[in-house]
Amino acid sequence: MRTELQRPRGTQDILAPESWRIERLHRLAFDTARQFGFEPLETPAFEQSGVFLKVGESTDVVQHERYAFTDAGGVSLTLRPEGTAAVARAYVENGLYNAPQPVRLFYWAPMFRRERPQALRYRQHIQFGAEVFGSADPSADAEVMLLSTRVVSLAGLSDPVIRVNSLGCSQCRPAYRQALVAYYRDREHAICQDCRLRLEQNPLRLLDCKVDVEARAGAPDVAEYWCTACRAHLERLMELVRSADGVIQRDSHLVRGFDYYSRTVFEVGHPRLGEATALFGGGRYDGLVESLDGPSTPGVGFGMGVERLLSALNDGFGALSAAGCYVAHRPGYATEAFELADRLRRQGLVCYSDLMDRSLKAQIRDAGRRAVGVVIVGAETDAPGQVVVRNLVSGEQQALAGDATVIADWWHRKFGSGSAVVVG
RNA sequence: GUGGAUGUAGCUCAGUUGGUUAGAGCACCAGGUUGUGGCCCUGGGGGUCGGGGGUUCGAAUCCCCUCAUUCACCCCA
Repeated sequence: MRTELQRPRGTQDILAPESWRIERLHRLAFDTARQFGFEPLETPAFEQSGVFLKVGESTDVVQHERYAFTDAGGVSLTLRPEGTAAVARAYVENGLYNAPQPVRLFYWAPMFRRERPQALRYRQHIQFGAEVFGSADPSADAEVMLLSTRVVSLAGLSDPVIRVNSLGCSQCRPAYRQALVAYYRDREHAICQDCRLRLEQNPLRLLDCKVDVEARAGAPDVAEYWCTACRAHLERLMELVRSADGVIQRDSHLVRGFDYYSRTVFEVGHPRLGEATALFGGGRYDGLVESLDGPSTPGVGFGMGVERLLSALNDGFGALSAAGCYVAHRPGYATEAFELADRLRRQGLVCYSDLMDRSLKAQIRDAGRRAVGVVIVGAETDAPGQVVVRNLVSGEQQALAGDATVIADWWHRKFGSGSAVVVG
């Protein structure tokens, strides 16, 4: 039905079975994060605007894509466009710098960005992300990478390839930045309009351009400017990832759209999503906590697009087995059926019963769509107190005592233990 | 913010150079047949043809505007 009150642009209503797939992935993400020793953190869906503005001076996500509003008290608030800044704020506010370091946190939360929607880009999307605070060691980088790729591979995607780069630190990045700007200045007339803008606003992103690949090919490589510490950091984290059978490659053109990254940046894509669409991305942000008025604290983390991961997975992921049971009844036995259905649920079955006072025929037709078997309550030629159980797949049926334990037992023999079992 | 495509039933879509009460398949509901679903048969509900304006005796169809959706760029998950 057409309605004026459509959902806002770029948002989605997620129905089953997709909603079940999300739930399945949610469980997988929590279990995996737990295994790595990460703790779940929930932060508000909106923050004071300053939380994001302070750490995103030239990032599009906070400059041009914010959902911001002023509440009745005159406070400027922003719907969370990304996870890391909010988690860092919570780290500071809750004094987690006094907790045993490092602090490992993860989240699963909706993000809001006012951008033009397109394939796998929404104005509201879910991100699963994790952050490690307090460790500047490359093993922290390697651990979050491993956590992220583990979730991906456990979900059924084989061999995620991590592309990684180092943007250098406050010691070595300025020199590189200068060299890059100088290089592009000489070619300013030959580069695209977007690149001229990048040159002024965020030179590192020149490397990201897909149009001026020729100019990019001759551009200086940040690797030539790394200080020894930055070089060692990248080499060590790659070594560690590989020691755990991770697949990781340096990509000298990889840069990311957030200002706060230092040293490590990484991204993982997937063929099913197209080249330009990342499954997840992340990096190190050693100055972030400090810029949010916390003590100087290193950190590293990633954010993963749940919808994107799901779309890369095959349909089998999160598929529900259809071992449901339908308790139908003859006229006059509605109460008995309603009661039996609930007794069967307590025996572990997924159980439906008629809620529309329908004919037996209609009930069984409905059962054929929802369930694999039907229990018919109400004696006809059968002995009083008995029910008929019918296997809707094979067509066989028999009379049983109308006892929930007996019926559940028959059911489990016929259809296995699974009723609400999630496959995949 | 820039560019392209598309809007007819819950879904997927027909609708011939403008011409009577706008159709199909699937889905939904009821009935028939089946002890008791599926297959088959019959019937039913459901549409401001995205919206507004214009041309015309007459517009789903032609023109203009608008809204929405979608794809790409930018950027990102």
